[in-house]
Formats: sequence, C-alpha cells, structure tokens
Amino acid sequence: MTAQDQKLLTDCSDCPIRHRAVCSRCEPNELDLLESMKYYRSFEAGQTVVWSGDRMDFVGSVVSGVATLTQTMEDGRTQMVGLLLPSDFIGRPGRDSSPYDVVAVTDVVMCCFRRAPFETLITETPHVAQRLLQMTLDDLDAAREWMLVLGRKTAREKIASLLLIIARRDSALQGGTGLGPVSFDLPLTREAMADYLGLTLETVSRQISALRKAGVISLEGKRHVTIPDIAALMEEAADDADGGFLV
Amino acid sequence: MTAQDQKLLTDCSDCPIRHRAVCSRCEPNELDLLESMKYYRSFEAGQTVVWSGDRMDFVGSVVSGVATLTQTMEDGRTQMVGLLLPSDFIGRPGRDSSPYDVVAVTDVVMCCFRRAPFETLITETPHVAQRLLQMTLDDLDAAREWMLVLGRKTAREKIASLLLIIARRDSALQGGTGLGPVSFDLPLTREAMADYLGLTLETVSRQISALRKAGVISLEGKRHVTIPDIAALMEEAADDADGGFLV
DNA sequence: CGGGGGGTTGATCTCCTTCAATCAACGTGG
DNA sequence: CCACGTTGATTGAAGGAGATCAACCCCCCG
Repeated sequence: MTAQDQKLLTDCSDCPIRHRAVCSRCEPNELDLLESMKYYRSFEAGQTVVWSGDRMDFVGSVVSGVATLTQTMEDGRTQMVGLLLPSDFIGRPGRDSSPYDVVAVTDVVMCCFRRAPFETLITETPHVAQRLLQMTLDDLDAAREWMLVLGRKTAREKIASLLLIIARRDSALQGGTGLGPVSFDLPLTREAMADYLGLTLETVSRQISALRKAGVISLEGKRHVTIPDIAALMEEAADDADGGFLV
Repeated sequence: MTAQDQKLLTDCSDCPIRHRAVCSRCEPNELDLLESMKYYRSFEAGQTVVWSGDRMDFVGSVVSGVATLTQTMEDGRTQMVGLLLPSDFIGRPGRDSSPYDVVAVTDVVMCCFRRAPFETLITETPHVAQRLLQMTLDDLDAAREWMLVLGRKTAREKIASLLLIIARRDSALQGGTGLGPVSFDLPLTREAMADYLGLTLETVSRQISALRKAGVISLEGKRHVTIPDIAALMEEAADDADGGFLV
C-alpha cells in the first residue's frame, strides 16, 4: 500500500468501494457512525484472514485484492465456496465464528468493524441492514448459479464459466465496453481454480490448454488471458442466460 | 386441506410456522399489518408454482408441503438449487421475477403477500427485514454447504448427505430426540434426488441399494427410510462437522 | 547452483454415465 | 376382470470423462 493509498483510506468519502459496499446506502450521519468504528487491516498474499471455527471479532469489506472462502473436509478435500472481491462483505451479524477459511490470494486490504458495535448499528440504522440484505441475496443467487456449474457442467464448461465470471467482474470494475476483446489477469492459481470448480489441478490445466488450442482464449504467460470473442466463450460455458455480459 | 386446516390458516396466531417464518419476530401490530395483506394459495403435487423468468407478483412462505427450486440448461440438464420446506421463504424484495423454477413436489400450501405492499413494509418495519436477513444468511450457508457436496463428495457420500439433511429437518420438525433410530418418508423421487445431487437417477438408485445392503439404512417400500444408527450414516456422508445432529 | 512453487503433459485406472432391459404398482377402459 | 399403458424404480453391460500417479519444465530466489 503506497502512502497515497493510505491517505485515501482514511476518509470514507474517498473510498474506492464507497458506492458498492455495505455502507453504500448510508446517510452522512450513518456514515459518521461507521467511520468512527472502522479500522483497516492488510493481509499479504497467502495469508489466512480467518480460520474456520475460530472466533471472529470483526466483520468488514474487502477494499482491494482478492480473497477466497473455502471449506475443507477431514481428509483434505477442499471446496471453494466464495470468491471475495473489492466491496464484498465478510462475516455475519449474530454469529461469532466463521464456518469457512478466509484466505487472501493476493495482497488484501480490508475495512473492518468490531462486531458488537456493528451489530447494534444494524438493528438501529435501517440503511446498512437493507444493503446487507441486498448483498446477501446477491451472494445467494451467485451461490445457486455456482451449484449448477458444480453439479451439471463438464470440466470444459466449468473452466469457461469461471473465465467468464472473472472477465465480467473485471470489465465491470475497469469499465470496459463488453464488446471487442477482453483481457485480464487470473488472480487464482490452477489449484485454486480446481478448488473452485470441483476438479483436479491437472484437469484445469488440460482444459485451459484445450480452450487455447481451440482459439477460444489466448494466454501470455500463465496468468494473462485474452478473450478474442466473448460470445464463443459463452458458447463453451453453455450459459443459457444470455448472461447480459455487463451485469 | 381439511376444513380444520382451513380454519387454522385464517389466523396468524394459530399458524404452524408462526415461530419460524419471516413473521416470527413481529410485534402484534406488525403482525396485523401482515395479516391484512396475506392470502393463501394451494398447489398440487407436481404443479409449478413459478416459472423461471416469469413475472412474480407475490412473495411468501411455505406453510406445508415441499417444493423445489431448480435451474435448467438449454439442453435439459437440470440442477436443484434449493429445497423449500415449511417456513421457507420464496421471492426476493426488489426483483419481480424468479431466476428459478419453483415446483411443488408434494401438495403445498403457501402464505402469500403481494409484492408491492410487502416491499414497503420491510422498509418500514425492521423486524421483518431483520428476520429475512437472518433467513437469507442461513440459506446462503446451506447453499455453500451444498457446494461442498456437489463439488467434492462421491456418489455414496452425496446420498448419505441428502438422507442426513432430510432426517435432520424431519426430526427437528417432529421433535425427535436425535437419539435412537430415525425414520421418515422421502419427499423426493429418485430423479429429483439426482437433480439435487448432480447425479443420474440410476446412480442414486444404485447407491441407495448399496447403503441398504451395507445395513446403513433400511427401506420399507421405495420411500420410507429407517436409519438404525445415525453415526454410521454420518460416517458415510464424510461430514466433518460433527454436524450436531439436532441443529 | 540447488530447491521449491507453479504449471504442463502423459499413461493408466476408476467411478459414474449411458443405454437398455426388466419389474412392481397403479389406473383405465374394454 | 384382465389387457394395456404409464410412472417410478432396479439392475446389468459398456463406455467415457475425469482422477490419479508420475515425470518433467520454467522461473524465481536464496
């Protein structure tokens, strides 16, 4: 985090996620309340933010970077159940421990609120609670969308679906047009993609190669992806919803 | 619905889901408001409650019976993304169409509210919105739990997991002790189970037979299941969480 | 230079799907 | 009352998509 970033982060009105996070609906006085109880925390790539089952004394928003929510079985099988991007919220009111591991996959900055004051706040100010309900409903839709991917799609379709999701987000954030070639960096390793998709990392690697050989995507290095024709990728993903690329 | 059921359903204070549904936190005056805008609808087994994409002019709670939330791809592959039991809520404020098909799998009675008045109500009375947030968070947890099942469990583990979920619900509803043998009727056909689990109906049938032959479950007819030893079934489900049978 | 993390590719195996036959239960109409 | 069709379920045989095991590459860093 540069000195300038640090400066930006002290004032809510300059916050990069001001218009999308839990606080987006707040009136100025509500924002003052939130501002008085907030603090920032930084995590390095690879660092665990919260361990599954551990006590969690805060909730908060991802300001920058990417984190994952994962579940692990006793024998080591793991499934990613959420991908946390800037403006996404971590933690739930009314529960003091996370049932998932939260791991930073890139460097992450979070805007945190201590849980107790936050919980009283959402019972008293409706705008935060309303926004939180909206965000939770969106998360639920995303989770259900993902259940279709996990349960019914082939490995190739899974990869295509994941690439589309990342492309969509990126283009929404960067303000691309949604037309013409799209290109972005994969924030996830092959293994993390496998954990998201319910596959092995070998299968992920093979299917990415296959999509490359088919000309649906092209790679520079291992991580930078270019999509010459988004419609072709949507075809591969078997996305019935036209999806509305920019949604 | 018998005449007595009908009578019971006219008054919120006698409602069987009074203490678990969206209305469970309401003060008497809030309940009066809700009561003034509610109406009941019945659906027969097999009937579609809402078609994916269609306009939805109401939201509401399942009072009795079982319904499913499913997604279907163009080529016919379908994935169940939710199982709706008594007290579960359908529809979301702020959106006028469902992205999923809602289908009654048994006869279903719903307590409905017209969407417009309900939406103004939740912006004005905090208790309904708070309860809705809680329920949505629970749904999200359930969806994420299910992502682990879909992504990482074997067919046998999937079947065991589904049986456990149904057993848990049933025993919570019926007020069983959670100890000793548990027995219940499957509300779902083999095909519906397959759609829930991301399997084929043949695999479902085979794995149920396998669990029966292994003595983990026993069947009377095709639908009535008895579980002599719940711990054994949890073992088969590879449920890391002790699960706390009664949660 | 060694070592380790991340990635690719190959060979083999296996679990689940696919296709198909059969069965039991049930209703319906002649 | 029985032939017939339908629906839900079971079981078998064969094939395939993805897992598993393993070798190897690239690049960065100490």
